[in-house]
Amino acid sequence: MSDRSQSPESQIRPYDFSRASHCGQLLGADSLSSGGPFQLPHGVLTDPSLLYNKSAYSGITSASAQTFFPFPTVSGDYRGSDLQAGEFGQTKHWYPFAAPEYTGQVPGATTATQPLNLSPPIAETRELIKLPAIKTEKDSGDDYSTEVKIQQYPTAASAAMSHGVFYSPAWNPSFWPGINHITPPGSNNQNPSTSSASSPSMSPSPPSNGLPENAFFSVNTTQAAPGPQTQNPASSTRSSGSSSGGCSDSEEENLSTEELEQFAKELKHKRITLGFTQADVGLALGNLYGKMFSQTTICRFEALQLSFKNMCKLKPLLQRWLNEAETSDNPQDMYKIERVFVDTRKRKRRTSLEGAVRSALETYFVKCPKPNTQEITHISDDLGLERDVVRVWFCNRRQKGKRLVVPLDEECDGQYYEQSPSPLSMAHSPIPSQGYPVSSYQLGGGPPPTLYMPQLHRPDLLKQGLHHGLVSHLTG
DNA sequence: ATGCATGAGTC
DNA sequence: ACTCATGCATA
Repeated sequence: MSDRSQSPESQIRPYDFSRASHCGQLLGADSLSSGGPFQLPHGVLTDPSLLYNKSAYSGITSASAQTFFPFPTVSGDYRGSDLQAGEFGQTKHWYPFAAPEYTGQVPGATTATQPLNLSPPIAETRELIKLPAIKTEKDSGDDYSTEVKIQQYPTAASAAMSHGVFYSPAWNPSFWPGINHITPPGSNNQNPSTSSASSPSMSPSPPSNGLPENAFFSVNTTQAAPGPQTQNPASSTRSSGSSSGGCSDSEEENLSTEELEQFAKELKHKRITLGFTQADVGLALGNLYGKMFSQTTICRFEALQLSFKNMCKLKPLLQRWLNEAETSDNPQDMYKIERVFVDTRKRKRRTSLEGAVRSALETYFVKCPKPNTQEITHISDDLGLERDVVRVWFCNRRQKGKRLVVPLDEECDGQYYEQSPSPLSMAHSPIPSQGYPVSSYQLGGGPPPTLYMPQLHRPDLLKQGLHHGLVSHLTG
């Protein structure tokens, strides 16, 4: 394994943006582009992923999060509004609003909305989804390209979508042949919370009235209501047994890092055991809740690479999916209808930054994680990148540091900041988890400073340390 | 699995 | 303009 050669002395230092507001001069260093005064060891890129303080967690209201459910499955990030739809002429954007389009004319619509019969084998499902997918990004040398996408919808959902509102109108048991009756009262689940969660909506008596789905949503709503932002996810660390009542998902807000980590592992393990891919799960969620997720998101969930808040939000969904998958005789049923949608929205061609450039950016980041407009311009100019690319890079870089997963200390490269030497030496301190709802939070009355920790790209380490040492480390 | 991107929400 | 959730595209 490659070793990142960092000087021992070099440690990660928490970065306090509030103070290091201007990194202006730091940026003055132009040498970066040339090779890097910053010595990225041997061409090793310091790819950072880091952790830092996540002040935001304190107010976690899990599901309460804004628009999590009420949206159309399709919405995703395509709103492509009109953009250049014209170019294609035929296909247009598909919004939640564009009900008409869904309903039928989609060129590649593969499956209709038939409940039971459709359940194709997972494999097939996947194929269906992929085949039609046409990507032309690369080709479109100069600009964005269009893509054809296939989306899958829950039957019920599709019906509801007509208005752009995606709440599935009614829960239709027929969609889940094997699922309806299941409802494992937690007997087979390891998580108490699970049990409670699953029963509601899956119970034998699925709300045929039309409130059904809402079972799910309502729950969230409910939970959201109770505790404004006052609750710390961490504080309530184990709520396992707490909610025995009907509020299943609501518990999520009380999730602890440990629980999340454990669940993530469990999910992954079972998922694999059951023969599902991450993409399958994402699709299944669409069927179950009308909100589908990408393979990316599932992957990140399993890897704890989402923010704590986000993890808490998704956990109940995944928990239920897991329950269904485990109890269902025909897990395949979880994948039903697929739909093909053509997305005409143009997406900027993905920029592929070269190693040297990344290194340079990294260096800049170390100096100034939050460059202002001017600084961004300077950097972009220096590196010959589009300003926006630089801006986005920094955004992503910062966001990266907010992931739930925290790299172990060693990840620090020999980078140091000349600014705020924050007292919080999370890297090695007993409580490195600034980004998590750990004790550190409750302790401090106020929101801790945002900290971005640079790290090397060491999946190995991260993962390993992650699941075990990490969490325990954090929580313990 | 992850880098770069998008867009809603927020300050 | 930033954060955050999320995903396409790609390594």
